Amino acid sequence: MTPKNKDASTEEKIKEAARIVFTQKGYSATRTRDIAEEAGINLALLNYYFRSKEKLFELVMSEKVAKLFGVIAPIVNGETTSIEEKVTLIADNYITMLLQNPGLPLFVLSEIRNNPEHFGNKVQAGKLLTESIFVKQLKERKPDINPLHFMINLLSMCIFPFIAKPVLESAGVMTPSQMNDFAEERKTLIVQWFKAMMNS
Amino acid sequence: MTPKNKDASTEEKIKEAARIVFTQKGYSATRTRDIAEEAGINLALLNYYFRSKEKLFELVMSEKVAKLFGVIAPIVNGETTSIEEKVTLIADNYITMLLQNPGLPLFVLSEIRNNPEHFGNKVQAGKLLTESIFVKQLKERKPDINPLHFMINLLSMCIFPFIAKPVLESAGVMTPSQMNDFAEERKTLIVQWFKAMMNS
DNA sequence: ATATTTTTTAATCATTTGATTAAATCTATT
DNA sequence: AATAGATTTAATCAAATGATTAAAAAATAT
Repeated sequence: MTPKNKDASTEEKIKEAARIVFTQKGYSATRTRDIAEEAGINLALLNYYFRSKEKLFELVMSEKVAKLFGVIAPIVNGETTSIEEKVTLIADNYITMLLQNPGLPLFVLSEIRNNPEHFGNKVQAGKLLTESIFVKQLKERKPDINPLHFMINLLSMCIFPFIAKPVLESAGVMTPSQMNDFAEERKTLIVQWFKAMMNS
Repeated sequence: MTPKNKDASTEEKIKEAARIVFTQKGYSATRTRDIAEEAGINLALLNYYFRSKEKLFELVMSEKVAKLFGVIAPIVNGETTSIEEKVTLIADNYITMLLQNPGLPLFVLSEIRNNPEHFGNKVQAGKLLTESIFVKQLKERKPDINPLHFMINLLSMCIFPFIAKPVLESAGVMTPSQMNDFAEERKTLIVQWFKAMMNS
């Protein structure tokens, strides 16, 4: 029988192919046939395991959103860590994750632009930016400046290089290998810069 | 006769509709029928004035790339301005332009990711980031740090809020009106932060 | 006014694309 | 081995989509 115990191998092959193709080309530019080919399976299997392109996409999108916000959530809510410690953790962990998922930010942000409903917001991203312990600490340290500015600065310094990556490489500014070194350097530099901004 | 003297009104209506729809939904998600409807014209007219969806898109894309890089080009190559003056000019002019074209960065960056050939690079964006006078000044002031870090920091602090705008609004962090005030505040804050980074 | 050229429209084409169906193949239980 | 259920495949469908065509309408020239 094995009613629910599907092969898992095939299903996962499709899901992994979907991750690759969706992330690379976005929802609209992705053809279900592209995913089938990438997975090495018959097109009909995609609709057998997942009901539709849309359903498969929602699955991938949820994963990606969770990954993009999941890294910072536990850090900014840390009860015992200082501002500096949080900044160090965020810069390090975020850049490490982004080095393994360079296309993630541009994918998630442009899909949310195309279709805000895709942003299920299970991670309650809004709260991270307005009600976290990190925000409270920032408000204490710099009461005269909207703490959201610092949140955006920190995130932008980590994320933006990866958003600009296609342009930087296409314009011949950096090779993929140089991009990696560049991002690694920023792990420590961002901490230093952030401290300077807080003390200005 | 007037062989080349087309009505201009109709042609421009289509181009303007294309700007709106392409920028909002991206190339792949845009239907030529969407553009025709937005322009209030018959679908066939689109192919009469422009030869294809692709051709029309290239036209719009060129404009948008030029706009995104055109603001900074003359500033970073300024012969007589100091680092501080350049930073002030970039922050002010760039944010002013982005407030009028909030969707521009996400559109251009994601289309270049989808199809790097679209990046004709007439603006020689690479040179701006590696060979401009601004870069030389940065290298003199901070010889130990790759000046590209500072270029990326400056651009990210200006651009990133607009890239994150769909998420911030969708997550209820800010209203469009608050986004405007937020961006306006950054015109002066970014200068202050950048100076602090340079002196750290 | 008439003729000619340009612009606009409705109808249609060919291809692409997401999805379905019916049959074939594989797997496991008896 | 035989049966039943799960998985996979080839073929096909219907709708969407970029593009074309032939004719009508409007503008311009003679």
